[in-house]
Amino acid sequence: MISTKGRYAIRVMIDLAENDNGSYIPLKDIAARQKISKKYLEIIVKDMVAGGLLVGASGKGGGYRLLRKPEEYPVGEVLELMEGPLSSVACLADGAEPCPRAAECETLPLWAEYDKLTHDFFYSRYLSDLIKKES
Amino acid sequence: MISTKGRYAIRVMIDLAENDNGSYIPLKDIAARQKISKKYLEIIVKDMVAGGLLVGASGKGGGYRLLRKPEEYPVGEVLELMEGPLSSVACLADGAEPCPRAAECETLPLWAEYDKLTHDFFYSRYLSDLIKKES
DNA sequence: CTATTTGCCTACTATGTCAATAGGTAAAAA
DNA sequence: TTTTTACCTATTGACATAGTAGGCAAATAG
Repeated sequence: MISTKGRYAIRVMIDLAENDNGSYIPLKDIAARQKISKKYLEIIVKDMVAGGLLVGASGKGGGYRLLRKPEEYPVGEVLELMEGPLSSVACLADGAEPCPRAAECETLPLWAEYDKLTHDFFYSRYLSDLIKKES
Repeated sequence: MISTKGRYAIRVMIDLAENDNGSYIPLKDIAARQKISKKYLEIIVKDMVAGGLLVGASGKGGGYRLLRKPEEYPVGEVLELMEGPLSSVACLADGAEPCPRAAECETLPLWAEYDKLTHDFFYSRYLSDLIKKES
């Protein structure tokens, strides 16, 4: 299940995209609009900055800003950064140690196929697909 | 991520299907073949009996047995029983209280679409698809 | 009738994740 | 130099995961 980290991260990015005015947007404003604890959001955006999704600026007039255009953010990238690998089972995760039962495992193909489905789904949806068009 | 409960449950069912001899199969044998702690499997098969996947019989000659033919067990049913709802987000789970943000939630359609994909995938695969054909 | 085999039951534990909260430091602009 | 903002470490309570431990109940073989 997708936790609040992944879900809030996406909401932050949507908020940044929809309220883009060319400069930095303070976290206080995002927290107020999204009705999410600012303290908790701090943890989340920190990871997003470290992961190359956002850039932050301190001081007056500071805040956060997107680094790319919304069409250039696959949803899957955001989810993997916040939630870890999208794998359905641990043995198929990225840096997992190879399972000794892999050769005779009768369920592995099932998980592998599902993981491909998941990956293709979330990497074919972009932040731009989630933004409400202004009227 | 699918936990050991769901994965072990499927392995138990595959084991029962592949070693079916018309009578009950003791958990001890399954645990030995699958190399899983028998004590832990007890917890898992208990839920499977309660959920109508298996039937158990006590005493000498007892053990567990499938209730249906392998073609009649969708993998999704096993997973939902052991892991809870397959939903990607809590607000789309079966008995969830309706989210007040649902109307304006910009990500809800994404999760809903993914959940449908997941459901369709796991309810179109059956236990019979996972069984190694005897040579 | 008794011993053995098996399922079934309650309880406990260690480890980790989730969803935050709390309090402080550093940087940058007015 | 005051205000605004990001950024840092630490802590917490609740819950889930992956088991372990020990004993009771039922059913069959002898």
